Amino acid sequence: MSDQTVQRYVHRRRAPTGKVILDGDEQPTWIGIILGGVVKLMKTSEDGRRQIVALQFPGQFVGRPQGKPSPFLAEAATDVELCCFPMSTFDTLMRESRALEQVVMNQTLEELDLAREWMFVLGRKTAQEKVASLLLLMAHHLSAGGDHACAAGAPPDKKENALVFELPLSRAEMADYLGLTIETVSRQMSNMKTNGIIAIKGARMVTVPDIAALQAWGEQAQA
Amino acid sequence: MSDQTVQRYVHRRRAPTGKVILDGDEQPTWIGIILGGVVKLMKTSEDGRRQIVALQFPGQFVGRPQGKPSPFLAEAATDVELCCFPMSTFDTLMRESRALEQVVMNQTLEELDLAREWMFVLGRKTAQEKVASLLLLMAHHLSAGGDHACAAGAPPDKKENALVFELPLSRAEMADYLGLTIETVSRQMSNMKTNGIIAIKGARMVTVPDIAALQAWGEQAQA
DNA sequence: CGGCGTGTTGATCGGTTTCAAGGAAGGTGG
DNA sequence: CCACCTTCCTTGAAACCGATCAACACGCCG
Repeated sequence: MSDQTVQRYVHRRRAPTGKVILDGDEQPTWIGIILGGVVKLMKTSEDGRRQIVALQFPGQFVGRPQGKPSPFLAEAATDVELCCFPMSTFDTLMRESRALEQVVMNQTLEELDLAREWMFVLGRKTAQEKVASLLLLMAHHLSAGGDHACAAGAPPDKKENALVFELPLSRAEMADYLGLTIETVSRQMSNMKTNGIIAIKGARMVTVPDIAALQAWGEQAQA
Repeated sequence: MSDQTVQRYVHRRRAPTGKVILDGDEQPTWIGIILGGVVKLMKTSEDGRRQIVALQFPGQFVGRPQGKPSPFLAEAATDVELCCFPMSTFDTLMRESRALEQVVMNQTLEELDLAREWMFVLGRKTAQEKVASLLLLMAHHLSAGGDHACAAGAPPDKKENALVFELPLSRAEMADYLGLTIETVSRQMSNMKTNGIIAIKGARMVTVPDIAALQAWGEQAQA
């Protein structure tokens, strides 16, 4: 398949915050790559309890090969931009390119490890450790290579390695990712603030003056 | 590669209960298929907290393609029998057979879904629901197609659809899979016993007179 | 018989949830 | 431009579930 042919079938798609990108129940007709924004995968039980089972960042696939439906709902956590391939096109590409196949396989294995690591967070960490873990995850994704807001302000001035980022999640979403309630998340954030581990500007703008201190905070210590 | 050549490189391996099958840190040199028994994958933190992140049953792979190490420890939960391929042999087979590749991909996707489903259990279910979920999982695996003990006694006589199986996990392992303590697991088991949801013989032999009742038990109800 | 590993049961403690009230931010219409 | 409303977040007080601490029972093997 030539590049031109591929390009004819690819299309961009934008999804505003809160938009359902992929319903777990129906057979998807396309597969997408996140160009910008954050996607959350979640499961909701009949009585309304909700658990976010994965966060996906730019570069990751949404949907899966062969169009097997997965029992989770994909929703835009922020405004999201996708690059979408029709399912059939993507399958053809997979069959033609061993390299692409490799990439998909590796990404799937990575997601599996990620999910299992998070099982430890959910099953064995305290609220304090959970919130710290989430902030570390965010710091990692939104600073390193993410297109998403990083160093929104001026060049690093205060501390040599201070880190500023905007949380892509509401308190409710943080709670749903951590298996906590909104209130507990809020309390833990406040606690970290009073202890100087983080600074908060307007609920979503987070400054981490010292990553190491945050890391330490997320490993057992008590205030 | 001919069948004969393959057979020359394959070998059986037995691992008694508790034996470490695969250390997450070191690069594995082989990949195996479980012929019998149950394998647990787990993560332990420095301070000793432990979480089982997956249980694997006959037919599933232990290890992963290209020998990428995963950060989890694989241990025999029961006596386990494996069929092992050298890493290089397996990679060759994968490259030669699209079908095998498919199988590996599908199994990986299934494990991913399983892990995420369990995240919901860990993050959002109560102790009662957790234990019920685990028993249902066991009932499913140890009755349907598993080689593992099922209907250890006589043919179904009491209830038309009564189910008997031997738990492949100790109370401590159940707790580590559910993010609970041993005591809580034990109490929940006792509670189910007094309520007639299950019968227990010697800590590991479980009888489920009515699967539907167990299912209902694992969905909110309180005693 | 005695000791050890494993599982059960009881009493108490504490972290998280629940319930409740109030505050900050953003949008809309007067 | 400001009052008003809605949504999201924070904070406090009390209740509750599961953890912790502790004692005991059971099976197994020496």
